[in-house]
Amino acid sequence: MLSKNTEQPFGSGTDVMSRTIEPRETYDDRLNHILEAATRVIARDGYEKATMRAVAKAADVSLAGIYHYFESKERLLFLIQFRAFNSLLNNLKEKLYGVEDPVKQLRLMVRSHVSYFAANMPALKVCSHELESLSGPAYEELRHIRHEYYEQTRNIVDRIALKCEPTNKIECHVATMCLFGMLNWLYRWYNPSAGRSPHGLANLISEQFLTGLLGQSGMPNGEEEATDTPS
Amino acid sequence: MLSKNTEQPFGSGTDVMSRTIEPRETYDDRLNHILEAATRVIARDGYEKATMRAVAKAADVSLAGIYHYFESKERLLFLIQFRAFNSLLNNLKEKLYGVEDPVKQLRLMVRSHVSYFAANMPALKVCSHELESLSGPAYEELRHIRHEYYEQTRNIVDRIALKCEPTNKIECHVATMCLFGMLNWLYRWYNPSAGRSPHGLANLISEQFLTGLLGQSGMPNGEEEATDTPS
DNA sequence: GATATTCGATCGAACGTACGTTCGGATATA
DNA sequence: TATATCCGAACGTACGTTCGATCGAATATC
Repeated sequence: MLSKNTEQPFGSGTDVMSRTIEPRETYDDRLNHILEAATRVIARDGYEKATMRAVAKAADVSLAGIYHYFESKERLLFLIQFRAFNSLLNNLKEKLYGVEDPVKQLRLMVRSHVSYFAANMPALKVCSHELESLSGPAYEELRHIRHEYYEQTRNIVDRIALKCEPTNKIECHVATMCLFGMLNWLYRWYNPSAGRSPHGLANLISEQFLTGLLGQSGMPNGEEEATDTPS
Repeated sequence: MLSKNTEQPFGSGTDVMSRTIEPRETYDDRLNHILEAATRVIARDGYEKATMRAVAKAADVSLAGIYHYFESKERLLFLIQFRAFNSLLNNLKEKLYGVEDPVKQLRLMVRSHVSYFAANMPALKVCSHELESLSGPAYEELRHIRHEYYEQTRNIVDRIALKCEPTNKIECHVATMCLFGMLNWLYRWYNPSAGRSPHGLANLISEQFLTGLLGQSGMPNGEEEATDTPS
């Protein structure tokens, strides 16, 4: 029912054409192998501190051998982030397909994100932490995918807000960024192999967020100055 | 009423002793000047990518001149984080003093944090983004302060949870980390000089969090499996 | 079928550079 | 003279990347 690469960012990336006879299992497998090693090293050390020599050792290839598959260190980082964001986005669209209720959609979005995180911690850590490590066209291309992921989520939040009384003006951008804050901060503290299941955590986050969003009515904001938002 | 260094992390840090005659206004001012420049550069480029030469240029001193005030690049990062975390913690304790209601305390905590962020964006970005750039004793010392900040907040969350029906088992650690996620992610998107006031944003975050925490009652969790937390 | 040729995959070794840090001296203040 | 402040110049190193060669298997030639 679901396509196979739902939770693996390293499944058959660029199309391999014009190859008369299939090379058994070599080029793409080798490329993915190195990319996975690089993901672990960059997640562990950070992009700038991670060295190509460390990646080579982790992938068990020579230093020069890496450059047969990747033209530069920047290209490595780009591919890691590009594939992870694409998987994240495709997973989301797949899960949302056919569901209409925005509240259910939000629960699915959070569950999808947390599950993907649990299955690909190094990749998502690199995505969360190295957002500004690239520049130029590569950065712009990643920003475009990220924006699409944001738009998908923002759209859900917007439709949830519509279900509330229109008198209750919800700040959807702020709410969406709060949600992304909760999710993108996971890599700092959540260890899926330490007991709590991804689905359990996803439920907690969903309820925390949804109740906070929907329940804003009484506004028990009793404080000194409630002055604000002079924009 | 409030002490003077409430919102400035660079106010007279380590004690300067054994100075028979006061050097007018030189050593500490100069040190702070370089430290502020370093904060801006590291916030902009990231710790590993930021060079001592760039710090020197930003502070308008020579490269070697920096080493008259700081023994190493690591020491620079340590001091930036140490001072910011201490200011954050002292601000919090000051604001909470005399307040008993944990809900009010949480609102004050969020407001204090967001205000500090708005007034010291580079420093807090360095605190949020470079949490793992140090190691050894320096890292441990910072971890200790951070843990104290966490404990203060966690304590508030615990007492809010107690006010709910005890039947409503709130996961306080998860809730606290969600809150820190929202706050620590601010540096990725919030620009205080682009319209929205820190107090306004703090109110939105407080309500989002508090309502989400307190309002969890009906648990409209209607989904397939509500299995979880097998720990 | 045997030999020659091509080509992708791989590696050891090196290149050039940019970095953190240090050194010795210069300048100014007391 | 003694000391604090500051700097130009250099040192040693570690990094990303490149080069040239080797190996082996597929392909072409006879």
